[in-house]
Amino acid sequence: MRVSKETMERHHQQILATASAMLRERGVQGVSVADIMQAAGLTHGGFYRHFASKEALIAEAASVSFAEILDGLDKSAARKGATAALEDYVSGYLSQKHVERPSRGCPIPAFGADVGREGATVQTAFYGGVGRLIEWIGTGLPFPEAERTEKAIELLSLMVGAVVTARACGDQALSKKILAQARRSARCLARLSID
Amino acid sequence: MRVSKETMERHHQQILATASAMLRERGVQGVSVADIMQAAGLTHGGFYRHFASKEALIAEAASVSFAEILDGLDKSAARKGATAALEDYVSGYLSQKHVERPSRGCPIPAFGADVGREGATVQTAFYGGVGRLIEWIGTGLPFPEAERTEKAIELLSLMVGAVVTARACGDQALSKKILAQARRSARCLARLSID
DNA sequence: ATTTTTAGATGATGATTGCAATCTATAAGC
DNA sequence: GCTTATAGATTGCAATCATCATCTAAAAAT
Repeated sequence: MRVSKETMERHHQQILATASAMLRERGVQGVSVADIMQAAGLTHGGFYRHFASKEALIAEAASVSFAEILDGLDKSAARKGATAALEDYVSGYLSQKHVERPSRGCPIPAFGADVGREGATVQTAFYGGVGRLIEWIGTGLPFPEAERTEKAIELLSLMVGAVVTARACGDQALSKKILAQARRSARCLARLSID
Repeated sequence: MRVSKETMERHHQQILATASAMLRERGVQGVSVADIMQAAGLTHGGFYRHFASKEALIAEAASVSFAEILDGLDKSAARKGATAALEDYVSGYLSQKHVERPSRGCPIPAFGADVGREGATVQTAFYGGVGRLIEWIGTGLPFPEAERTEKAIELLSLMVGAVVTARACGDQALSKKILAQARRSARCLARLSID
């Protein structure tokens, strides 16, 4: 049955939000179109009125994930300043909670490896988000303009790698050790004051 | 038809080697049992004479991947010394070739995120390999004993994150920029002389 | 008010999945 | 040399996958 334009737009956003969370939780090949639609409160049949293909959804959902995160970061920076916002971000990124619950976390450790195997549509959407994230991190770093992007790349790589490795090691002591060390390294790297 | 013990063992190793490469190339959910068996030159029916389940294969294949890599690293260290071997390792890890061809590369950026979603069997096999890799890296670092493991974790995290992020950004300029910056950072971190 | 358009539900498509039963040829044990 | 055990081939299973055709009820256009 047909629904109003506003309802359809609401459904569209609902599908994207659901896909965005499920992607981070299960990875690209761990979610099916039917799964996402059911979790969004719809049946699978209507999917192709919203997206041309599963790949098109992945691309849009990746964009949405990054947009949400960057939106939150900008708000945080406006509230407490770029440096303090970065401190919070790094501290949350390298927390046990982030390792355990990827669904609202960073898309890069969650399904970055999957994106490397996807088509150009998905990769383009993804690196757009990565680029903006690096830029945002750079603005919070206490370095001269010219060095900020480079240091931001270093910090992000460190955080992504630590979370991927910690997740892979599951519930073991090594997992927590990796996280703790990454926190120390990040603090030193960015001259932050985290825990 | 029955085959000799030696042939069966050869087939077993062949399945593991094939799975090990395909896992890194396509991820855990990107390979099927039938795919692996066909690539190993066998039919899918015989698979369960070798492994109890797909998960059992993934766990064993992960162990094999790490074992092969660590074997190569030990040989390299014996030939040219721990520091020079580490230089080569880091240089190869952060190379364009490693980003483009995961099949013989490090399992952590290739399917570490997938392992985080697998059962305890797979995670146990995986963190065993991660632990030994960290230890090996530590022996090549020019730091006092007490600091080596910590620095090794930092270096590995940096490398894993850089490769995951570079792969996700596909063929874009950002991908190469991330890799180049990670090389600089790694060199500084480990006081190595890479390119 | 009537007609036209269409979002979403229902159900089917053929392909693929992990896993298992059966069959068969041959190696291993005697 | 005969028997027995078994690795691998063949085939089948039920479940799942992305995608699509059809139907229907309601929104939008007239």
